[in-house]
Amino acid sequence: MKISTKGRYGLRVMTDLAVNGNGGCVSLKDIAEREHLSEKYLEQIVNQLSKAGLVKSLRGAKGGYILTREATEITVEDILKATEGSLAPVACAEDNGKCASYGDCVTSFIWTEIYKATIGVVSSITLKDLAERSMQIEKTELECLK
Amino acid sequence: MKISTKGRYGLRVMTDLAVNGNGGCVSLKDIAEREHLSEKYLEQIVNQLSKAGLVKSLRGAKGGYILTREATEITVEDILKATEGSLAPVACAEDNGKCASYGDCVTSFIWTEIYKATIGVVSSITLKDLAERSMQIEKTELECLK
DNA sequence: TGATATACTACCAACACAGTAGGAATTATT
DNA sequence: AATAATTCCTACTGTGTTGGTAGTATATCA
Repeated sequence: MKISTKGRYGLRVMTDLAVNGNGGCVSLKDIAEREHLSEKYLEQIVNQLSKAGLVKSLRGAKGGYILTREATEITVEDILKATEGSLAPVACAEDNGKCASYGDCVTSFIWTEIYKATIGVVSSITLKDLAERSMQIEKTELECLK
Repeated sequence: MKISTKGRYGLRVMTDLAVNGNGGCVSLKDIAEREHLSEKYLEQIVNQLSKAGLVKSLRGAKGGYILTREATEITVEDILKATEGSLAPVACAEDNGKCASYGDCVTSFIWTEIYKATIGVVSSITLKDLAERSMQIEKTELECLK
């Protein structure tokens, strides 16, 4: 029941894009530096986000990545699904009923309930929430320096 | 975010013990046959359940395993924790605040919320619920044979 | 043309998962 | 006392996933 680095880094990349995008695009190099992550590894992760349609890429000099939608229109669910794959604890939980023995399975309802509870959480949090939280934290840290 | 076979088989073993225990003990051989699982593999799993204090073992001929508590007093949370380890999506979610940068972390609250939601589900389901469900399903199947 | 980016493919070490295997220790039964 | 049944313990193994690294090709801006 663990979230891997792909999911965690994916959220950080997206938050970084939301905070530092400002309508333009941001290069992986910048993100990797700010977030202290490997640029090459991020490449794989952003690739998944791109395939999922959450970011768009611009190649070449001055290129980079840009969000395809408003931060309010992207949820944590979207990001985690793109990077982690399904959030269901077992495969059958997602498409309940499709498994032939779903009804005969003693534990199937447990997995469905866990899945529903998880989705309830991640679908209610948007990238905008994360971006605001990020800026708030940055601000707090700056004030600490006074 | 997946539950492994250890967690799933652990639930089946415990349910089997609750249904077929009848106050006495049940051998792994019987459980393995009924559940169509490898006896040797179950050995490892029952060992974890035993270390967690959920079952007691009786060695030698006519030996086996027996629940240490009433099925109403054992939750799915107990069983999954014993077999899967922590159910937190990331380590910091369980002991929130213990991580030095928990407050500065943009995503920490997500993991805590997922964890709380998951625990909410598994702590509310008891082994008794699973046992009853199991017997109900068996009954339905038998009636189908008429 | 050169510098800067992404895109794509391949590779790798370490670890987890899902078992398998063999024998030692313990107990009930005969 | 012998035997069969059963748990206990240690070790091993193939497969897949995780968390990257590396190199090259391709596209774009200045």
